[in-house]
Parts: sequence; structure tokens; C-alpha cells
Amino acid sequence: MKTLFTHIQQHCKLSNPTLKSLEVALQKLELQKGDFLITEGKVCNHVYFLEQGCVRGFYNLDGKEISYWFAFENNFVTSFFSFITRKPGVENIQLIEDCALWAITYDDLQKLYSKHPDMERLGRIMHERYYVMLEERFVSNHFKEARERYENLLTHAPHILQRVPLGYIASYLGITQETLSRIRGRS
Amino acid sequence: MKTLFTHIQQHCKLSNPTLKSLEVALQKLELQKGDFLITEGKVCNHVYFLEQGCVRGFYNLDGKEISYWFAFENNFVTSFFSFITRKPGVENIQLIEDCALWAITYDDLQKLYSKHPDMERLGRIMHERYYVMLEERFVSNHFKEARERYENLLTHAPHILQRVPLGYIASYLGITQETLSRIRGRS
DNA sequence: TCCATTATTTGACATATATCAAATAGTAAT
DNA sequence: ATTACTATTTGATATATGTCAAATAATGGA
Repeated sequence: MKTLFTHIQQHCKLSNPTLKSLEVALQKLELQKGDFLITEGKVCNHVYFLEQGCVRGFYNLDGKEISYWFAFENNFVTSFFSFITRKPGVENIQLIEDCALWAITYDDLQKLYSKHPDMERLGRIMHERYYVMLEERFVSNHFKEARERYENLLTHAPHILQRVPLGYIASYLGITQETLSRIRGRS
Repeated sequence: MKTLFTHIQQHCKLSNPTLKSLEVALQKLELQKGDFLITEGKVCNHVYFLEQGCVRGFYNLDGKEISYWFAFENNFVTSFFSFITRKPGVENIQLIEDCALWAITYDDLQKLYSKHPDMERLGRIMHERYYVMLEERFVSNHFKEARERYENLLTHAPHILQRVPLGYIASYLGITQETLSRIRGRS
């Protein structure tokens, strides 16, 4: 819990009553590698804070799993589309390692938003941050070749390479595993 | 102003005092096709609401302009990265048609956020929506071929084809103008 | 340690897309 | 209508990446 509180207060200070309410709403989870936080076709009812471990988000396309994001310690994890729109999504979230997480339900989060303006502010700020991160990734994928995207990953997020199987990373980069293997061989 | 108020209240009802404060902070702009809202290397200090017209966001890569988004009536427009991080960005925003816009400065918006919790809520909700839209676009670009991306555009956003030059659309789709021309010819 | 399973690499070839050059079509101003 | 300019299309060719099959390497249990 301390890790979570430290993390969020880097973005937005919360009052003690707000922290108290948040603490009550949070549930601790310890799950194993391979477990799922959400599967496709379901409405996602939780946001998770990843205290330890890493997870991937993936969807199925033509019988293949496309991993399109990874999350590590100190990140919020959810199926944004489904959580926000309250509709079933195509996304699956699976643990790549054993994880320690904190969970909060959709309803509890909405209550916190309504009751505590500083929580609303935290939500706004976190969404801003996550938007900017997604946009950066979108732009870097948009017009660069596979080799550049891989080298970009090596430079800016080498921890991904160390903790995530290459097969997942290939689809993250938008290429096949064979192409990734060749890029690595030649570099 | 009425259009803007109608639009935002579809997402989040605002109290009268909030609407009043917002009204005072907004500035009306009428600009011409070709004009810029923001140019690269500058810090973006405004969010705009596009009441009439359309604009494009683009960046320069190897001497070419890459248009990576378009906005039309009833959308908020800004250089998100720069506006949120308060750092200069690589993005340019240019008018594709003559436009009628409402502008609010960064400072005024922050003041509204601090003074009016319902404004903070609106900000949170709008960021959620824009995140989800970006994510949908990211996913649809991620592993599909150029022809599929084009056909997707035809189905889901044909207005873009009608109002935006093909050269801009090619880079939006992540392909060259020649390839887009061939896809159109064969379809 | 050995086996079974999964992950990764390699090879041969097909396809999609880029590049560069040139032709054609469309548009706005005189 | 004519010109100058810009937007779009077409052709020839090069390159990047995908596909399918097979080989090799790595991993986790018995």
C-alpha cells in the first residue's frame, strides 16, 4: 500500500480523508504467472495497481495473440476501453510473472471521484499522463521501420527485453517473431 | 459558445457558476485555412474547441510532413504532449479549412480545475474519452495492412476522405501517397 | 540427467510497400 | 481560355517484411 501511496502522491497530493477512503476500497491480490486479470468478452470492473511483477495486454487476431502493451511495477493496469465505456472488450490481460497487486472496483472508484475532488484530480492527471505515453508510442510506431522500433525499445525500455519473451515483444513491435529474430541477429 | 456548451454537457453536466467562469475564460477565434495553431519547438499554451472547420496535426520526419491526426467540428484540439508536460513538442497544428474556434489558456484552465470540481470532472472524463479513441486507432493500425486501414477509414470516417487532401491521408494511414493511390485504384 | 515441451532461429520464397521518375489531372489566378 | 502551380496517378524497380517449414536452443518437470 505504501508503494502505491508514494507513487500517486508524486502526481497529486491527496488529503488524509481521501487516502483513508482509498485504503478502505483497495483489495490486495497475489496472483501467479499465467493468471488473467481480464478476458475478452467481459466488462472490466477493476483498475489494478501493479506493485510487483509484470503483465501483458493482448487480443486475438486471426488465431494469433497480439501483445500490444506491457506493464511493470508502479503502473496502473486495466482494460481502459472496457472499464471506461462499460462495454465488453476484445482485450485480455495476463500475468507474465507472479504479481502483487492492489485492486479497486469501478463503482468504488466512481464513489471516490464523487466524494473527493482531489481524487477526481488524480484521475484527471493520471489520464493525462497515460494519454501522453500512448501518443508517444503511437508516433514512434507510425512511420518507423521494424529495426528502428526495436532499437528504440533497446534504448528506452531495455527492461522489457529482459523480462518479456521475444514472441510477445515481436507483436508489441508490430512484426513477426521471425523478423524480430533476424533483426536481433544482424544488429 | 452554445455549440461548445451543448457538446461538453453531453459528457458532464456543469453548474451555472462553472459555465459562467468558463465563458469568461474563453476567447473566440476565426482563422484561415493554412494558419497554424501551434508550431514545433514551442510550448502549447491553449486548448481549442473546434466549432467549425477542420485541422491536422503533423510532425516533420526526414524532410516530410507526417499528418497523424485530423479534427473536425465539436472536438477539442491541442498539442497534448506539450500542453500537458509544459515542454516544447515536435507537433504542428494547421488549419485545413477556415475555422471558428474557442480558445482557453493553460493557466485559465488550471484555475478552472482548482475552483470548480465539476470542471475537474469534465477534464477527467474528456481525457478518458480521448484515451479510448487513441487506443482504438492504435490497435487498428497495429497489425493491419494498408488496404485494411484504408477500408476501415472508408467505413468509419468517410468524412475525412471528403475534406482532407489525399497526401495528408496517406501519412495518416502510415503509407506513402503512391501506395494509397494504388490501393484506391484497385478497390 | 533425460525427456517432453516451448521458445527461438534459420532458410527459401512470396508479398506488400517504398522509392524515384515521369505522366496526367485538377485548381486558382490572370 | 491559358498559364502556372499543385495534387494525384502510373511505371519500373528495390527493399522490408510475412509465410511456411524445419532446425536448433532453452526450459521445466519426472
